Amino acid sequence: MGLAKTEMFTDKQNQIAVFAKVFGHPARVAILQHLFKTDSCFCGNLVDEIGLAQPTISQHLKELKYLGLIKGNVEGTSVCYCIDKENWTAMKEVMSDFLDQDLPADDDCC
Amino acid sequence: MGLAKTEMFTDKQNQIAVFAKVFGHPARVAILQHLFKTDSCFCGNLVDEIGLAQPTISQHLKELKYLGLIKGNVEGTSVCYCIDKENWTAMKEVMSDFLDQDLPADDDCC
DNA sequence: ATAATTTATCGTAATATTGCGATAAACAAA
DNA sequence: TTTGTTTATCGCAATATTACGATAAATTAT
Repeated sequence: MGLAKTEMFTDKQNQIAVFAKVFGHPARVAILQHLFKTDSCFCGNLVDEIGLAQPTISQHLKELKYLGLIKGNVEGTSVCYCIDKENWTAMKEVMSDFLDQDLPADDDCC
Repeated sequence: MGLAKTEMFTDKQNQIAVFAKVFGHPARVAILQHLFKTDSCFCGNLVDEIGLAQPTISQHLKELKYLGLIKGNVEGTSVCYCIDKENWTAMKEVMSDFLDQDLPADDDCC
C-alpha cells in the first residue's frame, strides 16, 4: 500500500519516523552537512556542490524547510539557506530519546 | 525515478541515510522500542503489541535484521528477537557524528 | 521595457515502499 | 502420521518517492 498507518502509533513514534525519514536520503544528508560546514549558502551552490539537477535540490530543500530544520532567506534573485538552530536542537532531543535508550543487560536471549 | 543516486555521495552519507531510512517508519520505531523495553521478545508478541498483520511485522523485522540492529533466535516454533547491542552502539556513533555537528555561531544569514 | 539570473512549481516517468492474503516451511504435540 | 502453532516468503495492489525537463515567478541589470 505504501501508506504508513500512522494512527496506530504514538505521536512520539510518528515524530521520530518523520525526522528519520527526511534523513533517509543521502542528498538531504549532504545538503545539511554542507549547510553546517558553510554556515549558510545559496541554493545554487548546493546544486553545484551536490550533483543533482536544480529542481531536485529545490524539492529536497522544500522538505527540509517543511520540517523546520532549515530556513531560507531571499536575497535578490537568490535564496540563502541555513540550519534552523532552535529546531535542530529540538529534533536532536527527540532522536536522542530514541537512540540513547538503555541497552539491556547482557542476559538477553540472542 | 524513486532511485537514490548513491554513487554520487560519500560512504558516510549513504550509511547515515540507510540507518535513518530504517527508522523512517513508525512500526519499526515501535518494534525497536518494544525490544528495548522487554529486553527480548517473540515475533508473535510484536504482532499483538503493534496492530499490523503478521507478514507485515515479519517484513519489518527482516529489514531491521538485515541492517544488523536486531538478532533473531529460533526457539522451537517461535523466534525470539532482541537488539544487537554492538551494532546498535556502532549505529549510534554514525548518527551522532551527523546529528551532533557543531551549530554555527549566531551570525548566520537567516 | 527587455534580457539575464535564480529559484520554485508542474507534470510525468521510473522505481521503491507498505500492507496483507495466501501459502509454504519448520517444528511440536497428540 | 496428522494436527496445530509460529514465522517466513510470495505475489500483488495501493501509495509514495525520486529525478528532471519544461516552465513560471521573482528580481536585478541593461
